[in-house]
Amino acid sequence: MTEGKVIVNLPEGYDSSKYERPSVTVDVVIFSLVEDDLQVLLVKRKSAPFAAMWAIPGAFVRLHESLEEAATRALAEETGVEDVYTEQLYTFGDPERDPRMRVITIAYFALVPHEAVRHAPGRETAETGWFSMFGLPLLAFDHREILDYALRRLRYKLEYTAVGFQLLPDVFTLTELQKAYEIILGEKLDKRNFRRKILSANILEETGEKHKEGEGRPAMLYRYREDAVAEVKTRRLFP
Amino acid sequence: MTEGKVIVNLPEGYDSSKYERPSVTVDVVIFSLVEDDLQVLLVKRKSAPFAAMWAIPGAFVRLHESLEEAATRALAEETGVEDVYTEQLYTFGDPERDPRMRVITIAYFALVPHEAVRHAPGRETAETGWFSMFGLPLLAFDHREILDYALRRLRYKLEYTAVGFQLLPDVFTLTELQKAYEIILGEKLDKRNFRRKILSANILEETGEKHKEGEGRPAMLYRYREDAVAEVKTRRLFP
DNA sequence: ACAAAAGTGTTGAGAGTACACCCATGC
DNA sequence: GCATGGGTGTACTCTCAACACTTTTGT
Repeated sequence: MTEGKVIVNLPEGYDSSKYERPSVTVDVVIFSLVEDDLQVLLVKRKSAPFAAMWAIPGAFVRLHESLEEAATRALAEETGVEDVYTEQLYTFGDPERDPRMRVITIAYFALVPHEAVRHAPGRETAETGWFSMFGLPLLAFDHREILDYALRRLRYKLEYTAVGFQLLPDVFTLTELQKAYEIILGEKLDKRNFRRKILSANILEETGEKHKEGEGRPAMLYRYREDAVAEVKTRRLFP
Repeated sequence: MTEGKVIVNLPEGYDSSKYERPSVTVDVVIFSLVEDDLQVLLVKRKSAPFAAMWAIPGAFVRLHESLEEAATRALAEETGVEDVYTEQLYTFGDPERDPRMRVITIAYFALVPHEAVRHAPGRETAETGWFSMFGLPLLAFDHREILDYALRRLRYKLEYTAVGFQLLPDVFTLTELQKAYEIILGEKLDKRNFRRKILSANILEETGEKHKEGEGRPAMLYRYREDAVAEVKTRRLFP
């Protein structure tokens, strides 16, 4: 962790006096459902600016990795999780967003089932924590804006496509799925309408197994149909 | 146009041996309606790689300008046009997309009324040309992919929000507007349904004037209601 | 008067919404 | 047998889609 200088090659047609290169990072908004709440993983900054404030985990983009790889790497470093739903969100590049220097960040968001995270050893020493999206702490840089944008996008996606599963374990009950939707959208949904719509979308299959824990009648367990990824993109799933 | 080297400051926590900075550009997909066709403005490359091939106009992002400013600047340099609809599209960052070096590009798209362009002096000396989106030449880099993505997004936007006006002069007839939609979506629309929907969306106002050129009955001229920007975002405008 | 484009309503189908009771299990 | 959550059907409304003729102008 030291400041440094480096000599870089500049491209043809590039006037070095005017066109210094910005730094490029990826930031990954990591969503998960934790105890009936939509939460994000944040890391505590160690140094100025915004020292000791919470921030979205990120990484500098290395010269030979793609943006997706950088995002996946940042995600794995913080959570140990791989193979989860990741999507590019937006690129934030205001010259003043980092007071030290010009940093352009390509924001991604990821949906991770919470139990997948707990088993992973947090390889990074940095302090991390899960925070409710509905009670966020003060955030470094423009990270609040990024989170707000990510939530809008997640809600939007949820209505039009079927990404809700990505936040649940690979088998789940319809009630669990509905609860996930309700938490994220912030509103109650009608049970019968929810079930009709989600089942008629044909993206689930019954496992045949039943969920046995807790009181009451055991619920059928469902699984996301692997072959049903693109199908749902057409129409709105929820009002 | 020379190669150069420059010494740059690196941020705290940045290991210079591993993390050289990529170059960052913006590319702007400039759409316009030309003679019943959806066209894009392309520039002919002068130097290798892809010399003499067509490419999407772009610019390096300067250290003290925002991404939007860079996009607006690139747009103004090629078309002389300002104050047009511009929207960030996606960020393309494959390490191999430029064979010379790592270039990350933030793609934008812009909708410009065609007559606004013609009056402007092309300030750049580079050769430019308008090409039909439905008969594109071979393109440099990954620019074909960017254009395909831009068209999908434009169609999508057109269905859900009211951006069609941005491609027309500030007063226009409903038939002209419908034709614009048809060209972009690539399908015929029903005249009565189109008019009902577009009028009930409440984003147009009559000018009181009538269009007088050509044969047949003169058509009412409409104008986009300035105060109606956000309203339309809710529901799908077309099937 | 006729050619050309503008303008205008209705009907049927399907999707969305609201709503209340019986069922299976554990204790 | 009762408490707990799982599971199911129907009627109304509204939006969407299909469809053809009259009106206004210029020549």
